[in-house]
Amino acid sequence: MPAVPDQKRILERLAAAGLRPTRQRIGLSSLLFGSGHRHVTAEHLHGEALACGLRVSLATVYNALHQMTGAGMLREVVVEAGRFYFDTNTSAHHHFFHEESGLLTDVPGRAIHLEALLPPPPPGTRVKLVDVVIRLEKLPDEGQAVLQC
Amino acid sequence: MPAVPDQKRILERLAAAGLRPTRQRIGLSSLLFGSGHRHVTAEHLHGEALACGLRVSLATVYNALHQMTGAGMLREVVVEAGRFYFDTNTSAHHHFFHEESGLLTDVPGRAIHLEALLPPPPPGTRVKLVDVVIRLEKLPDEGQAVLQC
DNA sequence: ATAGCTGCAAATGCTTTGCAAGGCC
DNA sequence: GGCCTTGCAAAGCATTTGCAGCTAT
Repeated sequence: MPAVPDQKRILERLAAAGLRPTRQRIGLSSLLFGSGHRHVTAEHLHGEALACGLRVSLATVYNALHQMTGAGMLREVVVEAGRFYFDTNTSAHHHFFHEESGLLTDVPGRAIHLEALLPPPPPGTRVKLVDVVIRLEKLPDEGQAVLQC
Repeated sequence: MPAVPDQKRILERLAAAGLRPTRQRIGLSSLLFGSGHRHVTAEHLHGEALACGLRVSLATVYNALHQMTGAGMLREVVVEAGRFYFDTNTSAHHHFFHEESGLLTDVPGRAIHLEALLPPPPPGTRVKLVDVVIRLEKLPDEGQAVLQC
C-alpha cells in the first residue's frame, strides 16, 4: 500500500483547508481519512490516537474536529443528545444508528432524494440539510431462523 | 373553553401511565397537553411552569419528562447535540428545525412513508424509529417579495 | 402507614475556554 | 520573529443522582 502518497494527500487536504500541518492534525487526519469513511466521536478518536502513539490532548481533538468541520472535511451528525458524532463522508446520505452499541453507519446505496418528497420549507427559510437517522435495536431473539411461517 | 374536562382528561392520562397525579405532574401535563402539539426542552418547560406560578424544580421537570416519555406520552427528538427536545406528538412524523432560533416544528401533512423507500436494516436488527430532521436557515434577504420572476 | 415524589445541592459527563509554552512559516 | 497551535487545567452547561422531607393512596 502506498503509505507516502497517503501522507502527501493528507498534507494537501490540510493545506486546502488552510490548516497548518501540525503533528497532531496530520495524525488525526491519517486516522480519519486513511481508509474509507468513518464515524467517530471526539473521545473515540482521542483514544485511537493515543493507542497509535500520537500524543494529543482531548481538547486538541475537539478543536481539530471542529476546524475540519468548518472547512468542509467533516460533517457533524446529531444522533444522541449529549454527544457529537463526526462523519468523513460529507455528501448527502443517511445513517443507521445502533442505539445499544452507539455505532453509526452509512445507509448503503445512493441517498433517497427526499427533497423532492418533502413539503416546501416555511416562508423566509431555506433547507440547509436533511438528516435521516434510522434508529436500530437488536432483534430480541436470534436463534430461530427456521421457525418463521 | 372547557377547563374542567381538560383537567379530567389530564388526570386520566396520568393514571393510564401509572403516574401519581401530583401537583407538579398535573401542572406540567396541563402545559404540555393543554392545547395542540408542543415541542419543548426541559429548561423551557421549567421556565414556563415558574411563569405560571407552578412551584417545581428543574430536576422534577427532567424526571417528569422522562417518565412521560417512558410511558409513551411524549417522544424524544434529537436535533442538537447537548440538548433534549420532547414532542407531544408521538405519532410518526417529521420535523423542521430552525437552527438560529432553536425552534422545532412538525412538518405539516401526513408523514411520508419512508420505511418503504429505505433499505432494509442490517441482519440481526430491527428499525425502531426513523428520524427525519429538516434543518432550516433564514433566507439571507427578506425584502424582495416583488422581484421574483 | 407506606410507597412513591419532590426539592435541593452535589455530582457527572461531555465540551469549551484561558493562558503559558511550543511549533510552523 | 511572529503568529498560529497545543496542552493542561479550570470553567461551563445540560442532565442525573442521593437523600431527607413531603404527599397521594
